Amino acid sequence: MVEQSLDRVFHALADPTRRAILDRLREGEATVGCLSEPFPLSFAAVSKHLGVLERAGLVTREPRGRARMCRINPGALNDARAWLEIHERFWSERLNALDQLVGAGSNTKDL
Amino acid sequence: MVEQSLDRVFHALADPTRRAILDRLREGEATVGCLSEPFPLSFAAVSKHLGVLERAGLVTREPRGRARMCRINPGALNDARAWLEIHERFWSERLNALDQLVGAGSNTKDL
DNA sequence: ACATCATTTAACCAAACGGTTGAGTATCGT
DNA sequence: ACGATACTCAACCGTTTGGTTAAATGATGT
Repeated sequence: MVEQSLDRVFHALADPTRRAILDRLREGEATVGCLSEPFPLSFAAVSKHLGVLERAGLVTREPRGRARMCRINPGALNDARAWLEIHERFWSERLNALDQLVGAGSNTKDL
Repeated sequence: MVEQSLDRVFHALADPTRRAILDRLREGEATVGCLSEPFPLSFAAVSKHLGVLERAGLVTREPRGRARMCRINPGALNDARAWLEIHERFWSERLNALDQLVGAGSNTKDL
């Protein structure tokens, strides 16, 4: 079900720490410890956040020696972006149509 | 701060009922009662969901007689879509670059 | 004025969230 | 073999979430 996936992805994105982790991860893979460094949080807290991101499919963790390497899972945002795009496209079309109507009548009073 | 706004928007989108409400609302404005009809939820529950959507700026409610008309607030998804797009663009560029490398060397062994 | 309809608010509940600390589990260096 | 390193897991805690019911508000129709 794509619905549940959207739940998890949007929920994962709804936290500033997790978005910051993703931002950080765009610069390249990193260990959990490395990721937790910039945050005033316990190690375990960041590990939990990574769990949320992993369950949402946004991040993968792979054992590398005694550390665990985290990297972004590209394409995981597809469904979420598709959902947003449907809604935004809908509205840009609506606003376009409105623009044309307004343009035809040259009625630009207020708003 | 756009960060808090993203928190609220993504959190609002992380619930299937609220996404369904937004889907419904794309077909045109509707009263709270009308919106709550298709859901196996109490009236008050839907009212709360609308509160969440309103606080996220996704929906506006306007008194209309003794009812309250709800409509989508177009453009409220802008920030969220922008955030997603930055991340997706990043990856599509990466994958493109990889494609070119692979194409140039015709090295399609594994991965 | 009164009852009704549309909705919100209040009080409550169980479950989930985001955080902590502390113990447990591998792995690495010596 | 041993201690340090890099985590995860378990237990706990206060807050928020998503839901319920019941009472409160506020405009409508008669």
